[in-house]
Amino acid sequence: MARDIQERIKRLIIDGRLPSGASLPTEPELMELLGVSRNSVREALKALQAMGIVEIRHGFGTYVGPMSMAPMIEGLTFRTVAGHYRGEDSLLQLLELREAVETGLIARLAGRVPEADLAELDGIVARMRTEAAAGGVRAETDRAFHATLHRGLENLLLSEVLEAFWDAFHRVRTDLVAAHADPETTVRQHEEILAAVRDGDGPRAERAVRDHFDNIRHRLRSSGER
Amino acid sequence: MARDIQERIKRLIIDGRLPSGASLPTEPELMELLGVSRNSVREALKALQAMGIVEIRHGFGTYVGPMSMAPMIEGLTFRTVAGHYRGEDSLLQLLELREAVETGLIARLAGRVPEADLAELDGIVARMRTEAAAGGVRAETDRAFHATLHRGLENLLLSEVLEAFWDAFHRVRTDLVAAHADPETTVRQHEEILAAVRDGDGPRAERAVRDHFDNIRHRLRSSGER
DNA sequence: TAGCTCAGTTGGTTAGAGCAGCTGACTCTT
DNA sequence: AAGAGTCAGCTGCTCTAACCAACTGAGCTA
Repeated sequence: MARDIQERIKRLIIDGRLPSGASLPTEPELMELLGVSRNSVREALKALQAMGIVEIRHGFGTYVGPMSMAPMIEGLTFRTVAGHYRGEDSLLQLLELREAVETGLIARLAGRVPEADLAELDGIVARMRTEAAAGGVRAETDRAFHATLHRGLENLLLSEVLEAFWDAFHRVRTDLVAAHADPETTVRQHEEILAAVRDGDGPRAERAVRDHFDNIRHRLRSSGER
Repeated sequence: MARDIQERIKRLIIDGRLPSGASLPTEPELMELLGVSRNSVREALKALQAMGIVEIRHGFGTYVGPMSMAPMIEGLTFRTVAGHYRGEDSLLQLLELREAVETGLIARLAGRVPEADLAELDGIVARMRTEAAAGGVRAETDRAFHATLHRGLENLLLSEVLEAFWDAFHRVRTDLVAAHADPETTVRQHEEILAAVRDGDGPRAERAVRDHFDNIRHRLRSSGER
């Protein structure tokens, strides 16, 4: 069965302790190794590719994938878009998910972010201010702020999951919702979060993050849907 | 290109506002509709299946998938197992992720869980106590506790993500780590969480959840790895 | 020596045939 | 007439075989 083929390829990776980027057998080799046709091999690889477990490069070979959260972004985005079109508040649910994780983490981060990261965050907020004056904060800048902030947790999985949530949210929002936040407010809220974290004031940081999300949520609700 | 086929099938679902369970065109129909060979159609469907976007039933047809977080569990599990075998602390990172989300949510839950759910939680804890006396708490019981607790958030996405994390964690733990928690302590900690939530005491609930995770983490560390 | 070309390897796509699981209508029995 | 068993048909599943397209690297040319 197809399921079985996928499992066996996974075992190749696990048992071989293969790191990301290691090369896997070619399709003909897998055919012989697993005793199935090329077609079945390819379908299994396609499924594994969709899960980020393998990476396929045309004309080059098949490799162990980065095992990032990228496939999750894809799935989350689709789920959210589909739900949105069916009249569910899927985008709000996604925002709530982000809020839950980020507020849960900020207290732990307060006062524990390395000086180097704080300096970088200063730079990002400064850039944000410039962009706000020029019309609007670029999404990439907001993303950088959150990514840099969470780097201090030294938990790659956590960082990636948060980035995945951020990504899915922004992808859906830009696709479906017209309104953007007031740039000035956005900048001020990020400044407040940064200041609170720097001071090591957990409760204040938590409040700041919550305010930030309240702001986004409010805009989302008031802007209506297209 | 294969990517393109996937996108077009997704559009069929989105543009058609198709709900989960709706039937999709058959493979021959998709061939004609998209102008590609059967093989390409199948590979695209396999990838979409891996993402939970479609569901394929042999001899019956292809349907819009449940869009659950099940594929994420798969991916997370594999990532964690692979990382573990390569000597990373991936299982601890996964636990930390769960802890972050659950501690972030518990304060919001305190005092807001419906009476019906509280009653159900009482039942689950009682069952836990019985099982603890009989040797050990079943994983399913622990899962039910957390699932019921988070039901009160009325955010399906959130519930599913948490369940996905729980699932991945337990699957990896039972596969890789021998030691199990002291049943008595486990029961007591769940009782404390429930009591704090019932009293609406946010900080106490947060402390209780943190203690619970500390306990799991401690066992994980001390038990060593196989 | 530097650059180009081309052959070989690898994945991508197509085609056609037959296998396997499920449904629903038909038929036979009671 | 009602029920159970059967079978034709649809569905997805697997295989074989051939050719296309992208990339690499060795060999040739200038």
